[in-house]
Amino acid sequence: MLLVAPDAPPPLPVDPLEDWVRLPADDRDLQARMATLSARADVDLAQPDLDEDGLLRYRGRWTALSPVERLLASALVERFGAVVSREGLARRAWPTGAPTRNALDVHMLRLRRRIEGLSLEVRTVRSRGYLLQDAYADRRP
Amino acid sequence: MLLVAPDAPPPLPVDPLEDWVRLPADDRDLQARMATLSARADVDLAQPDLDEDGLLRYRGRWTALSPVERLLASALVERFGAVVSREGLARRAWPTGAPTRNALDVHMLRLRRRIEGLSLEVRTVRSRGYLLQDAYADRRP
DNA sequence: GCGCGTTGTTCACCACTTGGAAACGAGGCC
DNA sequence: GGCCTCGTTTCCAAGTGGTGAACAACGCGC
Repeated sequence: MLLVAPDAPPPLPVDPLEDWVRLPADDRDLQARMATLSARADVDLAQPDLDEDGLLRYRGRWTALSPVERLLASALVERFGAVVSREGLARRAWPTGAPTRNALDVHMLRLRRRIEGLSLEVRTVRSRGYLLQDAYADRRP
Repeated sequence: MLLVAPDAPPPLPVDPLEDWVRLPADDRDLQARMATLSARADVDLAQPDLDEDGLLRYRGRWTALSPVERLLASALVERFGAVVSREGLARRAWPTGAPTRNALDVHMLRLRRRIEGLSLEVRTVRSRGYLLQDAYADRRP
């Protein structure tokens, strides 16, 4: 955030995480621009984190996961925002062989329910796999 | 670009392609902010991207495509903004021979519906083929 | 032993994909 | 105008894949 002197030429910041105001500036305006930058940074930088205790943390909130859910979540977090195949998930959760095709579906359902409160969501990409993303990622303008 | 009345509260546009100034505004400042948005738009005016998982991504949003739609979209994305003939599309989607003349039309309709939310559109060029472009491409100056 | 969370299984149901058919409309050509 | 082609749109049917509820078994802490 740059504060530009009254008679200085305006800057041209291409980076969406930079902005400027000309002095003297209304304090509400400065606060609004700061809040905008902060909101952009949050959306861009937020990365879920799965700590060593099996806690899934995202944007200040957290949930405890069951062992199988933790394995599934670890694969999804590693490729946050990208598709992870059903086989990849199954191998991660059951390295020695998955019990049933449907077991994965059921655990994905349970994982979904558990991460609802973190504003995270698991999206299905039919016949390709699943994808973890911010719950509001594609409701942005 | 919003022009905010002297006593109105400032907006909070998260979209990096939006901005605002408070009136009365220095004309140089307004021009500078317009130029910044324009520069961002140029950088951001990237091609749509069809990733390896069959997801069509454009300007931060994405949609999953069905297998046939993915093949059609791949041909259109390769020549983004240019016409692709019906035969070209048909050969891409059904290398061994198209099922019916109408099949292509029906799939193009479905592809259109699906990419609506990405601000992409398929335009018809009668008796020549189809063309993929930004939905607002010809509303811009 | 008891209660609770976790795990796996089954099954009914729903949603998506695809191709086929047909109605409809717009335009060009005679 | 009449006719034809091209394109749009809706409907249907079959096959496939994903969802979600219900249930039973297991293990662990108290």
